[in-house]
Amino acid sequence: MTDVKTPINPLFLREEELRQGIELLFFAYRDFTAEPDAILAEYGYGRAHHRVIYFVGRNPGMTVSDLLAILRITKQSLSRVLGQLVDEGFITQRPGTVDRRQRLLELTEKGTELERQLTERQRARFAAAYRDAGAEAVEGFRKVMLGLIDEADRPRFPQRGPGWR
Amino acid sequence: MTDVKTPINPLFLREEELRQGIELLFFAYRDFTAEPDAILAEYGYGRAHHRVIYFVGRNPGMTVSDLLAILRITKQSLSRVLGQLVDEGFITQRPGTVDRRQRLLELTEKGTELERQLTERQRARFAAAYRDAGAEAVEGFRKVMLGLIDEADRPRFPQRGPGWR
DNA sequence: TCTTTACGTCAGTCATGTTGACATATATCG
DNA sequence: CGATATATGTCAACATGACTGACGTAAAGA
Repeated sequence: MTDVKTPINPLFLREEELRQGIELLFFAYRDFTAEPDAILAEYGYGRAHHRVIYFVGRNPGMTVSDLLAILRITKQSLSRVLGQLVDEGFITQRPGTVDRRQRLLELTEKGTELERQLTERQRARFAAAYRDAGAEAVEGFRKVMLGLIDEADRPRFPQRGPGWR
Repeated sequence: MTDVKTPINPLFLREEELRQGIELLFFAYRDFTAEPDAILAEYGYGRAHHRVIYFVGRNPGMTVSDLLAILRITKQSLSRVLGQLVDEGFITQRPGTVDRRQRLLELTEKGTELERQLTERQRARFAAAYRDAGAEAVEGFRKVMLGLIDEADRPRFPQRGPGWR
């Protein structure tokens, strides 16, 4: 009779491996958000503001609908945060040229500066982790993370074609 | 004069790579938490309850201080959530034997069942991602994720010694 | 013209975090 | 033993960011 918790048991191995994955994700996310949160607090902003600034900076000219689809929150929730950022001069809205109901979003210069300041820490964290882990590990990381994301959103991360490298 | 945004430019490549990392983490976390959140809502609970149940299940007999250190929230915040879970019979507290000020936390049978139900989806998501990515990718994933976590918490994820595999 | 879509707004609620102050029991140290 | 520190709990007030539901406007599309 073998102990269920002995590492020799393959079922326990698998369970342990999966739980480690869950915990890696929890701790990484916790630490990854802590630094920007501290900066945001100085502006009286929260994590939601960072997300909006980040994705608008990444996709200049995106619509409100696009943003809602990415964040998966209600328009009422977005409205408060986005409204503040527009009022305080971090983001501009201009009507779409082809569909004038749309409000195309863009960072102002001030917004770009805040985005840079906030995301800088996170980029640095990734740069260090990538450097320490090596190129092969990065490719593995990418594969696993993609597998964790709902299939519908995976096309956001295209394969690197022949134009790359 | 070359276009700054041409994929040939190595600085842009790096920037793109880092931003993809940031986004992978955002989307993975967003999708990873969505399923348990839906189950929790049926109980009138939130994500905070899941975190408490998860870590108590993972570390039976852990103290309140241990839990606070993991979650990085205030004791007042924890108190509400933990109090509910104790009151409603998901978690038991018993005084420590060596230090009787401590309240050692454990899941009840009911708590174990809820934990299983909640985490099952997340384990399944990891199992699928690991399976599709392959063993080598999983090792890379582990390496990168560890690099993203504050050094102080990395010892929570020990290397696999000779007793493993 | 009628309907649908994109976006906005007002109002109320809930979950989860915060700070600050204070209380109790137990452990530890001089 | 007495003083101090630690582990835990509690009350109160507040902020953030999510939610639902209802309603409104302008523009696009059938």
